[in-house]
Amino acid sequence: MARAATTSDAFNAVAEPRRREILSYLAMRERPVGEIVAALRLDQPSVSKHLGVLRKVGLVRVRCEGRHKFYQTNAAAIQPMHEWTREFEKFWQHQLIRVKERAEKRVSDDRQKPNPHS
Amino acid sequence: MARAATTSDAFNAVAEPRRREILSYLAMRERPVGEIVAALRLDQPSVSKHLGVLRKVGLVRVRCEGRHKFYQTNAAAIQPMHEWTREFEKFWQHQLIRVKERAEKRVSDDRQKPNPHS
DNA sequence: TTGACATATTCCCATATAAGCATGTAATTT
DNA sequence: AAATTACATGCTTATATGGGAATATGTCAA
Repeated sequence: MARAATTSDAFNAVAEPRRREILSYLAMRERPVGEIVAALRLDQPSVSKHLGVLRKVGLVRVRCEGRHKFYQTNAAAIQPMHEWTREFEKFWQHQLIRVKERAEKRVSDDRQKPNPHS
Repeated sequence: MARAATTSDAFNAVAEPRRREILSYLAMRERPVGEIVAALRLDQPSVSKHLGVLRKVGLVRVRCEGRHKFYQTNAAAIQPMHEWTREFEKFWQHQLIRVKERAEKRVSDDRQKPNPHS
């Protein structure tokens, strides 16, 4: 089997760095395609294709107005990723605590036997 | 250009659902490869390859002991993804509030003009 | 040493990109 | 109607994938 399609879910869609930039850019407020092209300095067809992927997985919403299409990030579609990564929060906290403990132990060891290199 | 390598960063590595399962399974405590194979019911070469990808991007750590290799999730490597998704938290909260407001408005409209279909 | 066990690596293949470029389509203006 | 603007789509190409099967590597045990 090949790699899963970029359009199969939010995780795959967001793996592409340019799509993450687009999502960040469109989070605050909606923008027409041309502004995305100008702001992120990408080719217009490239932006259209990225937006197509993001649309298919529900990460952006479109509003048509004349010949402009205003895209905006649908933040709710990112929430499941946030929840998944949150699973690991307690573990990296534990890891940080242990790193801190080891650092503090080194300091107290240095007080016992200071400056071993001199 | 083709799609970025799965080994290019955590976002790409985690796009594969099986790798996410492996990370969840290895978050709590380290496990030898054989247990991953048994628990997730995957082929052993497949697990080894997935672990290789996860190792390259620092999402798992290995401890060798005889002929066993104990893998464990390196939760700290997931934190950047958590931070990136957090950017959007305030926006989905706003969206939920507006959904709630519209729902409440519908209820009060119904009180004004109840049961329009009867 | 030989064999059993645990894990990694290699080869093949169907599939899916993303970029670049050209072209198509729809709405607007002149 | 013709020209212009704003996007979308189609094409080609280099590249990477994940699964399956076979095989290699490394470690322990008898």
